[in-house]
Amino acid sequence: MAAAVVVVIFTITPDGQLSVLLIERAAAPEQGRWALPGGALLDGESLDGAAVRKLRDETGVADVYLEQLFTFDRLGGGLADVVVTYFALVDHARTRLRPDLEWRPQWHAVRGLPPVAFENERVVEYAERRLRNKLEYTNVVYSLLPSRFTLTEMQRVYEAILGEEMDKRNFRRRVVGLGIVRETGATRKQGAHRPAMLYEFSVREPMSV
Amino acid sequence: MAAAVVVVIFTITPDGQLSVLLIERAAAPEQGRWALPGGALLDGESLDGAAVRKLRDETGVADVYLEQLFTFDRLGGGLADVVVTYFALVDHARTRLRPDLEWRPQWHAVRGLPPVAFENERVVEYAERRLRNKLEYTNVVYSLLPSRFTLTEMQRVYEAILGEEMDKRNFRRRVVGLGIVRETGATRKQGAHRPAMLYEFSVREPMSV
DNA sequence: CCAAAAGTGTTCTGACTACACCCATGC
DNA sequence: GCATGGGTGTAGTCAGAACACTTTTGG
Repeated sequence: MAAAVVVVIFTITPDGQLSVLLIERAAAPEQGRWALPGGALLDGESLDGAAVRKLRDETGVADVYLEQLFTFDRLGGGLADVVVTYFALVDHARTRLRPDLEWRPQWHAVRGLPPVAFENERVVEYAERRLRNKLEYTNVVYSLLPSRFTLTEMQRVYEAILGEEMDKRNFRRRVVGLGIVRETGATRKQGAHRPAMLYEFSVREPMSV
Repeated sequence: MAAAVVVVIFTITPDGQLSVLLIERAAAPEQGRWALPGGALLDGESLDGAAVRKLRDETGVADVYLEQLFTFDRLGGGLADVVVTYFALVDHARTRLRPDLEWRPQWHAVRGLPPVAFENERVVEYAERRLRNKLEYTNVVYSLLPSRFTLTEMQRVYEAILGEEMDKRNFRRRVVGLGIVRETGATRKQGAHRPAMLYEFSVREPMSV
């Protein structure tokens, strides 16, 4: 009952929803409920180390945006009395969930979570609030997108997170004009419309804008 | 060696400096060094509870701005392997430090700290950065000022924290015009000049502006 | 030729910056 | 009468919000 680490892993699922990774608990307590991935620290492991390990074990990715969120105590009579939470942002296309039937991982849309164990809804809410704020003054979304993408794809990510539609022209001005992303020169054809310019982030690490 | 709580208590000392409360360690390890107030949780105590207790024990105040800051691990081989840090803002005039000679508390200007134990300089730096950011989009300074104050006093607080001078007229427009503070009607005479209007905060609790 | 998404400019408003002089008071 | 700090207004710039039409393509 010492400290544990819990990770809120966000992605945009192919249906365009902001989603979070939950694990179906295969043992008591709260057997059968969904819960955020987490657990105790291994011997000699740091907090950040444990968060990275959890993230990699569950999704297979490691080089993504990961930040300490908040430290809760006595989270719904859970695993530990002090729970250090993290949040991570991953590009859905790069993830490989464990195919296990026990402790099965699965993406769940943030709007409309199932019942979760250990007051994990509080953690997810807090993480979502933080993510929304970070959108406004950082380039964190780089971690939710592939290295090249269209501006519309990028805008869809913002809209999924903020839960509201944005103006195409204002969006473009903001992210291109202020140097967050830049044109690659390449374009992509997609179905029955005009080809779209592909963009990339000017800097692919956390940055205030 | 479980979790401990540490509190970064900020105030503006009468000399106008942003200062932080440190305790002189009277026992090993790091005997004789300065360190932030902190310690283990009492039995059954919550993290927030421990932070409030520490704050009250050291300064005598309780109803002030207090926020969880960050959770560090292995802070310079200190008391605990997981250290949950908080930061608080107190009005210097209301504080009563313990007069003890052992474990003596004392205010230290943030620019020019003495050597501190357990990498506490990292914690103070982090807290100062957070405080500077919070100034820009919240009303947290209410907790550093008495209930009535002149705009010049308030501006001095901002300047002490940001470490730069500000324009009087722009400052006034911001805090009055946007409704952060309002006139009380009363004035204060102070020495050989024109009496100054006293102001108060429109809302005396944490608020985004 | 039609559907679908890409791309593009202008106007308005509100916030922030920089900047200099007069006023009330106590001594 | 002078030193001290209190109080005030204007002009310029920049970011953000609102808003509608044309272009390219595949079928």
